[in-house]
Formats: sequence, C-alpha cells, structure tokens
Amino acid sequence: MEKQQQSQLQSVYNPKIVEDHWYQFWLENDLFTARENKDKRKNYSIVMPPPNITGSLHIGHALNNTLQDIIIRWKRMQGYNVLWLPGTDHAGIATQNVVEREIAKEGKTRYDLGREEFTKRAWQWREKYGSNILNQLKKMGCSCDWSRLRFTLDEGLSKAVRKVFVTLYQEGLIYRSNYVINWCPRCKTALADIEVEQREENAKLYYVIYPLKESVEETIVVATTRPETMLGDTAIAVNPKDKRYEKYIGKIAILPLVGRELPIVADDYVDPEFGTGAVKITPAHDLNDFELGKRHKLEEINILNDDGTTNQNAGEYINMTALECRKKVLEDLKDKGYLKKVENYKHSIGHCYRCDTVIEPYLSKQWFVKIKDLAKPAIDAVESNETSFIPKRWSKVYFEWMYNIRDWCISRQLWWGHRIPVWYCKDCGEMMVRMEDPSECSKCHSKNIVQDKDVLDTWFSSALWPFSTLGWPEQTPDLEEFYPTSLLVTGFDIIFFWVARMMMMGIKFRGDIPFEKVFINPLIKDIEGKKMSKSKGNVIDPLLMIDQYGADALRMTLAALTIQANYIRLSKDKIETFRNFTNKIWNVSRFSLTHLEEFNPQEVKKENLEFSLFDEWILNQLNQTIKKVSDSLQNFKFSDAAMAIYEFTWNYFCDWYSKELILAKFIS
RNA sequence: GGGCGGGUAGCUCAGUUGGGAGAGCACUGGCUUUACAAGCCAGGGGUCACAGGUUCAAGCCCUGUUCCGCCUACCA
Repeated sequence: MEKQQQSQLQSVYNPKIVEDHWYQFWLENDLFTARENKDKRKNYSIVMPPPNITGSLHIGHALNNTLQDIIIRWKRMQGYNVLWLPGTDHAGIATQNVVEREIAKEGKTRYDLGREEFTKRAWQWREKYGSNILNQLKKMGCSCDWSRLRFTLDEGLSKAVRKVFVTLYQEGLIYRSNYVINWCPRCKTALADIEVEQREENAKLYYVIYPLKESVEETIVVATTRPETMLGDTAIAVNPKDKRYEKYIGKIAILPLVGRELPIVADDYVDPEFGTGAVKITPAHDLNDFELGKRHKLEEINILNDDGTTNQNAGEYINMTALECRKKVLEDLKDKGYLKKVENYKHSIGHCYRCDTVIEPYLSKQWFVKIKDLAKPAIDAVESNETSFIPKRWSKVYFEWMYNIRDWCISRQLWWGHRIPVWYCKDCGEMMVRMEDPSECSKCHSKNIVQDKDVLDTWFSSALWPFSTLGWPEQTPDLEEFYPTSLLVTGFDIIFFWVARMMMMGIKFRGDIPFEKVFINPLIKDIEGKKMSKSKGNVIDPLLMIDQYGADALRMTLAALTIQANYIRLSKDKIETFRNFTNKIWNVSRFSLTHLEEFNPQEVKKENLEFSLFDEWILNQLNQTIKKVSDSLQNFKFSDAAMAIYEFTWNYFCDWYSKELILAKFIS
C-alpha cells in the first residue's frame, strides 16, 4: 500500500511495482486452478504447447502464450469452467546435446559416463534448469493452472506412451524393419523425414565410366552427385524402354576402383532423360536404390559407420569422412581414366534440423508407425470441420501432407527419452513388447533378456499431449471434463510435427478429436523481415522488454500485431507505442481519482443516477467497444480487439470524455 | 515439378456480405492548457503492383502478366 501511494505521485507508470504484486495476488488466491465443475458450466480448455526444457523464453513463446492467456482470461470472464494446462517437453535430441556439451567441459563423452549415469545427469540438468521457462511465463502474467503442470517424461505420461506403443504394435501399426532412413552422423541417430531440412546447394554432377565385363572396350557411363557411394554399388539400372541400353540389359559391369561385378538391370524408375539414362544403384545409401534393390533382389552394402565415416566395406577407403572419401575416390577415378566429365549442378541436400549436419541416407533397423490408416480419420475430421484451422488456409497445408504421408520412423539412437518397450531374448531370440518390464523370456524363460537400446522420437510423446496430460490411460475426471480441448494455439512450422500427429493419436486412442480449433499464430521476424537469431544480433528478448517496458506493454504490442498473416515484424518502437498506452491508462487513472475523492460506489443508488449527454455517449462507446472486442476474439482477430480497446481508451475516454469533465468542472 | 501467401501513405500493416481509403510510427506547424512532452491541438501525404473484364459502382469478384516470400517433391 505504501508502495502504491508512492507511485501514485509519479506521472510515469512503473509496471515493476504493479505486475509482480498482482501475479502474487492471483497465485495466493488460487485463481488459475480449474475446480470440480459442480454447477455444470460449459468447459473451455487449452493445453499449452510444451516448451523444450532446454529453452529460455523467446519472443515466439511470448506471443504464443500471450494469445492463449487472452483467450483463457476472456473465457473465464464469460463464466466458462476454464483449464489452461502448462507443461514442458523433454526434447530428446536438444537436451541430449546440451548435456553432452556440459560433460564435454569435464573432458568426457556420454560413452565415458555410460547410459545410466548420463540419463541421471540429464535429469539433474532438468531439475536445475527445466523450470526456467515456466518462471518466465509467470513474468509474462500467464494464468495457467500450475497445479496441473506436466512433463513428457512424467510417470503417467510415460505410461501413456507405453500403452500407445504396445497397442499399435499389437494392431500391426508399429513394425520394425530394415530401411534406408535419414541418419545424422553427428547426433548418431535416425531422423524422421520432416526432421530433415532440405536446402538447395551448388554441387557437381560427376560422370563415371563403368566398363563392361564382357568387353573392356564397351563402357556404360553413369551420372552421380555422390561418387563416394559407388563403393556400395551393387547394380546399374536403365529404363527398359531406352533403346540405347537395350543390348546391355542382363550383362555385367565392373565397378571401377573396386572390381565388383554389377548386374545391369531394367527398371521404370530410371528417367532416360536425366544424365546418361543409366544409374548406379547403391541400395544401402539411397532410398530409391533400396526399393529398386528389393525389386531386383540386389545385395545391400553399407559402407558407413554410425558417425558417417567409412567402414571396412569401403576397402582401402576405410576410416574417411564422406567428403574425404569423395575427394580420394575422385582423384583415383581421374588417375585411372574413369572420370568422364564434371558438371555444375544445383540440388537440395538434407540437413539435421537440430545440428545442421548433412544427413546420410543409411540402411538400418528401425521402428516405424504404419501411418496411412491413422491419417485417414484425421483428414476426415478436418474436412468435416470437427477440427478447424484458423486461418482456414492452413488446412490445405495439413491436407497436402496428410494425403502424401509416409510411414513414421519413431526410433532414435539416443539415451534421453522414452525407451522403446521391447525386450529381446538373447537365448531364443524371442521379442516381447510389453506394458510392464518382463523379468524373463516368455517363451524359453531365460533371464538373459535385453531391452531395445533405442528411445522414441520426442514427437511420439508430444502426439499424446492433449490426453496424456489429462491422466490417460486412467479414466480421470479431467479427461472427462476437458477432452476434447477447445483450442490449440501454435505456429505453422509444427503443423506436421505436432498438430497432425496429435490429430491422429487423439482420434485413435480417444475416439475423438484432440481440439476443436487450431489457431495458427504468426511467426515473429525483425523489422526488416529477417528471422531473429543470436548470431545476427537482432533478437528481441521478451524478458528484457518486460524489464524495460512492462509485461502489459509487451502483451498489448503482441496482441495488436497479431493479424492472420504468416509473419509479423516486431521492433522496440512498436513496443514503445504500447508502453505509452499503459502510461496513458496510468495517467487517466490518476486524473480520474482526483475527481473521485468523495465518490463511494457503495452509496450510489442506481435509480438516482443522472446521465449527461456525454455520459450517455461514453457508455454507448463502451458498449460498442465491448461488442467489438468480443466479436474480434471470437474470430481470433487479436489485432482488432487490441486496437478497439486502444481507440476507446485513448480517443474516446481520454481525449473526449475526460476533457468534457474538466470543462464541466470549469463551468460549475 | 507441385502448392500456398503477399504486393494499399516514407515504414509496418488493417480494410469479412462490392458504395467513406484507414491505423500506428515517421513527417510539418503550433502548444510551460491545473492526469500524461511516453503528452495536447492542427495538418500534409496514396493512379490500392500492372493490364483487361463483370457491375450503376471494384482495394475487395473473374482472367492474364509481373515481382517478392514460404512450404513441399526420390530425378541419380
């Protein structure tokens, strides 16, 4: 109180004194906790997109959570039974990388520590830093139900993961297979297709001469962008309709430098127009080659170790990185006259979305989700508007991916995450997929069993978030009340990663959509339209902005900027505009208080009130503003809602109405 | 190759049944007006990318062109 009186003397609003005080007040009075819905009010629920435990609050989180908080508080005001459930994501690769960097400072690798000790360290890390971002959300003023805080590795959520895995396996929707997947040689793990970022780069197309076995005079020339993979070649393919190569089909070519005999096969996959119309086939290092190899029963020769270096199958080219190997292979090809020509060539190269390392297509045994059957009802749900995207156009993006969806590689060669609930008997080879850890082989009763070493893709557990957080697989009251959730607010960059998968899993395991509406919030760029990044030095740190201008100024800015576009541009200037707005409210409040010294609302009798023309006018404006704000929020037009409040407050209330008060005072 | 979004004031952008061209910032001029100079009052500024079409009427609907941005695809 003393503090408040002091600040009342100042003409400049000081949010620091106010904001922490009120957040404390809200917490102490337990105003964010969802209660048992005794009076059967309508429910309104949002599960927060869980930030990674490695993250600290960036401006994107600030926007995303501000918008959720606006909707949540508005619904609370409207009398709904509201739940906003917060939580964090264990973020497999990201967290593992962070912890690896930390132990690297001690000169150790995760292999020095061993799996058990390493995961212990990861847990310690999360205890220490994992809630940083949540405290930062409190600074933002987010009114989440902290009593229901969840983490993807919580016991309950882990149980949900197992339940889903085991069920899908039993239904034949999860399978294990040898397949060419995307391999990050730095993270040393498989990645799903969408975890690979394709970038077009300038490269070379190498034309390599392969002699025929029957007659050294005759040769066949193939074009390749990755000459080093020739060490794993097991065939050459041509199009069956290609007259040029008709006579070679069924003959044998000799792999230069290695001497391996390669059958020349005919396959429709080959485009006669491209390159020379003849393709080298490397089944272990190219997906198309792999599938072609299956059709022609070709040998699969894996020439890479898990760190991307060449293995013993590379013969004399062993223990080189892909680039070193390429260089050496090219030199030797040139020396021996096998390199016909080199052309400049632009094509896209895949990079790891976590560490940007070039991805190697790599043959290995992985777990997959058979996804087409799961996708179908998830497509139907959006087509029938059970779940609708706002803005509408994003449903097209969703459909595009869902119609062309491919099986999802869910195993990761990491240590941090949900371990795959599969055990193998080392004696009889039996495989057991279980909810509970088995103690012996169910077939031969041997105790000599081991659990699958891999963990699940982080997005596998995120896919269950809307119901695992509410207690599933237990049948809880929360699940009953709040599923399906009302709204999801997220960015378009994770429609495939997350939104689509929640749709599939929600429908599969709850028999109902996970959310009724999906509002796709814009992504924030700097004022020049560039992506914010630490290296460019153009980041706007929300915590710094709160410190300088106050959380309300920041939130008002973000709301006012939120139009239904893909991107919005933010600058400090824009935040200052709304800092001025908070200051305006402060000052008009000070002004009003001086006129209300003897005013006691308790003593006012409604029927005795007399309104002047100006009173009527401002009340009319107020009601129109309330309607405008409600209509705008109903349609997720955050900017319109914010600007309506801005206009009413500044133009109508301050510039007109309060001035009339002064005038009236002068006259009387 | 396929798809999507966008080109409105100097800058960032609104503009949802087709009829008024708008906001914030920036700019110009004037204000020690008893809540606020982070403010008040007044003001300048736009061939709504381009070309056609529909209409009494087009920033908005249709067709084409062009320029930017993004997503996606196994052409080695």
